[in-house]
Amino acid sequence: MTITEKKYSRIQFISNGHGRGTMDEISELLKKRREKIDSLKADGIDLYPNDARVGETTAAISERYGQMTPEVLEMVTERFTVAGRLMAVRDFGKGAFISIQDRKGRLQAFLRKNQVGERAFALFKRLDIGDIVWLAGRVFKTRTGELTIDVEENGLRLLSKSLRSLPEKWHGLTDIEIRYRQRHLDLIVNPEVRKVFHQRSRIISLIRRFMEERDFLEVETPMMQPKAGGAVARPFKTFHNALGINLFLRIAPELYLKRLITGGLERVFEINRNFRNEGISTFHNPEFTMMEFYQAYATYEDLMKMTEELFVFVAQNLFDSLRFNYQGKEIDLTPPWRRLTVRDAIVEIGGVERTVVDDGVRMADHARKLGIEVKRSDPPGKVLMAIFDETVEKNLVQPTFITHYPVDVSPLSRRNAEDPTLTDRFELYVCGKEIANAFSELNDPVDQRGRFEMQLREREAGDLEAHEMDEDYIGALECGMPPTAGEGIGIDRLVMLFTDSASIRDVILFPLLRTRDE
RNA sequence: GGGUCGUUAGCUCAGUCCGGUAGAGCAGCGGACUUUUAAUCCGUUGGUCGCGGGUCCGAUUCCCGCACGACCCA
Repeated sequence: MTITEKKYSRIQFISNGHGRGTMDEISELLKKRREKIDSLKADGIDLYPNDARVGETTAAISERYGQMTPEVLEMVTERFTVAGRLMAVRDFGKGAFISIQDRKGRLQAFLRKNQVGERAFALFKRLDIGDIVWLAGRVFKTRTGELTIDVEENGLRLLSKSLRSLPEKWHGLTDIEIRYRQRHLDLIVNPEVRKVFHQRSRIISLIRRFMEERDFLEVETPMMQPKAGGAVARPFKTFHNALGINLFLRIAPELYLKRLITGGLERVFEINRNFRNEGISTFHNPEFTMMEFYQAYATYEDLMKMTEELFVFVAQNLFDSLRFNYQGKEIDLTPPWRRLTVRDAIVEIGGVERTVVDDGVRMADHARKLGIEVKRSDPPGKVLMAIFDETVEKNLVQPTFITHYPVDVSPLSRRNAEDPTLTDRFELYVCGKEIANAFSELNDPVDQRGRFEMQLREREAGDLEAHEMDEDYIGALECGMPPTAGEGIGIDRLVMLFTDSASIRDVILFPLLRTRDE
C-alpha cells in the first residue's frame, strides 16, 4: 500500500470497495455483506435480475389513496407494483414494516409471514437497508393512518443488492466533502438535495419555454474554440491531435451566436456550459451554465424589460409569488427594478464623491485608498469598475440594473449615442451578485477592430484576461450584422437564488474538487 | 496566494485544554416481538484517532510539515 492509498483509506472504504484491498483491510460491514451475497447466490437467488415491471410510483399511490378512510380502502381491490430502495425496516418477528424510496418519494409496506409466504419472508430477513426491491400488493391504512402496501404472496423481490451501508437514517449525510464527491449518497439520503435539482431542472425548463414563446431558436455552438473570445477571462487550453492545433474550452458562446445573427436567424439562445480558468468560491465553479441570447432589432433597454419578464415568469411558476427569501433576505421581483448608472451607483450607494468619480487622477488615488492595485496602464474605466466592485456590488440586494459601463471594459458593446466613452450595457445584480450581463451589440466592424486593438495593448501590458484579436469575427461583422442586443444569464447563480442555496456547489451535481493522486 | 476552522467506528458526534494507544447513538451481528414509523427490549462485534516527522519512557492529545475540505479575504 502506498502512502497516498493509505492517506485516504477512510474514503476508500466507502468509495472503492470493489475488489480493492484484501479482506483484512476492508470494513467488517462490507465483509458481512459479501458473506450474505455468497449465501444468497448459493440459494439460487439472482442478485441483479432485470425482468421486473413496475406499475406505479410511490407518489402516484399516495396521491390516489392517501386521503381515503381505512373503510373505503378496504373496498379497493386493485393490485399495485412498485420498486425502490429499501430505506427503513421495522421488524416484528413474523411481520415487518419497511419503507421504500423511489424517484417520487417514499411508501411504507407491511410484510406478514403468513401472507407473503415462507420463501419471500426468508428473503426479506436477508435484505439490507439500501437494497433495491420490488413489491406487489394492495393498499390499506394502518392504525396510525399511514397508507401502506399489504404485500401479497411472493410479492417481494430483490432487484439489486447493495454492498455498502447507507449513511445514518436520522442525521443523514452531512460531511460536505463526501456529499460532493459521492453525490449518489447525498441524493439517496437528503431529500432537500433532490428537491434543489428538481427545481434546477424546472427553472431551466421554464426559461426554455419563455424563450421559445418569444420565437427564439435554441442552438448549440462550439465548446472548443481556436480563440477563447466573447468574455474577459482566462481559458482552459487543450490540443487536437489529428489537426495538430491548440484549442480552448469556451469562456463564452457570444461571438458564435452573433455570427448566427449575421446569418439571419435573428433570435437565438443557447443554454450550455462555459469554462473559466479561475478561482473556485461559493459563487464560482470553473465550469458553469450560462444562457446567452441575442435578438436582432432590439436594444439593451428592451432586454431589461425582457429580463424582468423572464424572472417574473420563473418566480410565478415556481413560487406563485414574486417575493421569496434568499439567505434570510426577502427579495422582491416586482418590476420595474431599480436602474442606476455605474457612476450614480458609486456616488449614491458607494458613498464616493462625484468630483472624485469625474476626475481620472483623483479616482486612481481613491482606488488605491480602498486597497485596489492600480497600474499606470489601467484605463480609467477599469479603475472605475474596480471602485464599483469594492463599494457598490455587495450592497445591491434587491434586483438592480446597473447601466452605462465604460467602453474600456466593454470591448463588444455598442457605444452610447450621447457619450462615446460609455456603452449601452447593463448588468443585473441581486443579493450582491452579478446574475446577468447584457448590451446592445457593437456591429460596426471598424469600431470593433479598434476595440480589439485596445484589448491587445492591455494584453501586452500584462492583462491575461484581455480579449484577443478575432479576424474571423470581424469578417462576419463586415457582412453586416443587424442592430442587435444580447444577454448572458448565469444559470447556476439564478438557481442558487431561487433555491436559497448558499454555495454554487449546492446547485451543481458534480462540482469540481481537487482530485486525489492514485 | 493569505487567514481561521475542521479531519476520531459505515454514518452523526463526544473525548484531546492538563500526554498513559478511545466512548455514545444509529447502522451491523445474535435473540424476543404480526399495526410500527428515529419501533421497542436483551446481548454484542467493529477504530494503525487524515498522512509524515519531532519532543517524550510513552503522542489521538504537545510542536512542525503535508493532504483534503469548509468559510472569510485577495
